[in-house]
Amino acid sequence: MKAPLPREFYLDPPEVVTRRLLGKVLVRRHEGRRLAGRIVEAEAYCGLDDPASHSFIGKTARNAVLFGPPGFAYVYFIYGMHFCMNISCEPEGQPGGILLRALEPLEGLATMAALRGLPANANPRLLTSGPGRLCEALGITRPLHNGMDLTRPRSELRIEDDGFIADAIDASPRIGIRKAADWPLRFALSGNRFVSR
DNA sequence: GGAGCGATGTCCT
DNA sequence: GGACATCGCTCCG
Repeated sequence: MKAPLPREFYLDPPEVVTRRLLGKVLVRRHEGRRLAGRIVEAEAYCGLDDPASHSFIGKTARNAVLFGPPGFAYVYFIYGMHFCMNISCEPEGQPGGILLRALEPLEGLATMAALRGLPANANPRLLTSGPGRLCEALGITRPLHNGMDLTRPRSELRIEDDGFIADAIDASPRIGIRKAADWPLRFALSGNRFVSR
């Protein structure tokens, strides 16, 4: 079993860590099975400097994880039915975060399809292309995973480096927000067909 | 393949 | 009360 990425990986500002995360592999141990997907799309949220960030308003019960140390999962519930997963970055007290928006599924596709309520042979694009979809496909929920340390050895949720080298990266405005809607903080692997939309 | 829209819980701007 | 870092379904072309 590969070691998870270390805490230092997440210590830098959100734009930096978001680019650095593209191509890395999100791994979830779910009922003895390994589910894995390559991060192909993510967005940076720049804390107190960013009106679109959940942490812009200051520390609350919901966003407390973002104010903690880097390398922890911030999972929240949105629109009454979906979970979204972020990773805290920057030193403790600076509430930067990265929203994971799409994965390229690598391992455990049949289990992901089942968790998504789809047939085992479903189009893999429907499994993990979108922030709500990827959480459902990997069984990531707020009660189970909010506040989980992604750097702990054998953590059931972690990020690994499999040696993949990101080629070109595209930057574009973030999806689904109203404030700071034109800031180019959405990053994706160029040409990857699992990028959302 | 795109625009429009309803579903639904949690948290406060 | 209202907003919300979404998704999947219609209806139309």
